[in-house]
Amino acid sequence: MDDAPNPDPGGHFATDSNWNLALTPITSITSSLATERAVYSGFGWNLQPGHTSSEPGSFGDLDRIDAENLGFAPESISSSSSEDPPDKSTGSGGKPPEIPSKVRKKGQKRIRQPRFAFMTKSEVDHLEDGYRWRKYGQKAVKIAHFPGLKIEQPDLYVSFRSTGYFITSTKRSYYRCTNSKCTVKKRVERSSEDPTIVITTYEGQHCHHTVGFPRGGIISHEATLVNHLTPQFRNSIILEFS
DNA sequence: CGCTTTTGACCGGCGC
DNA sequence: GCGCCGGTCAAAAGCG
Repeated sequence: MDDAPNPDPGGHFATDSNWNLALTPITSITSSLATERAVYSGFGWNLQPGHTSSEPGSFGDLDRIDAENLGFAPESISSSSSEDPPDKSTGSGGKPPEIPSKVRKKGQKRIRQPRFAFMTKSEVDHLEDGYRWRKYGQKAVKIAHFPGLKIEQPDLYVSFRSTGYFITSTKRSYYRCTNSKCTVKKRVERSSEDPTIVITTYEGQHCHHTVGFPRGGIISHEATLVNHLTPQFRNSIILEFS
């Protein structure tokens, strides 16, 4: 089908991003203060309120970082999904309008939280990070592949020959922190190019300590961070948003 | 029994 | 205006 975006031979992926992306192996994280900051703030450790979320536009673009640099199809992300008003009784969630308890705060602009992502080589999708998560959704997402990628499946190769790109799909899972006061979310999906790689994207900051690590809470330097991460995460690459 | 996961449907933004 | 798609909801099912 043609639900794929128009392929851009000019290297759309390479040039479209305004973002300074650093792919930093976590083991050498010491070389990047910015990455350090991003990671800390993402986890709610040693928080740096540098991002005030007052620029929804920029956060909207954050989403595109992992997408573009990981070879995903470009996503159009809404930076400020204004769930607006109100008067519609056809409540959100697509459920019967009879649920007053579910009064979602409409009319309030949803503000994108700072995000960062891990690329981790792992067999398990959901990596232990010391917090408890609850899955609230899952999506099958389509991914467009463009020239320069290895094509190992014959049928995909045929598709590639005729269109210049081909589509595969992957599964994306959505989790939120089980702490009722914590609004942190994370998104987990497999890399389309390398299924052994798990991409975990965090959004927001934890307002509480970890439950899995004995010494949760504020940490002061990157060595500690690495020690806090589970073995799986120590092989991670961090996508930094600056 | 309570918590978590699965799953289909819906909402709203965005591109065409 | 329409269709696509990301993100979310919530009922039902699963599990300890």
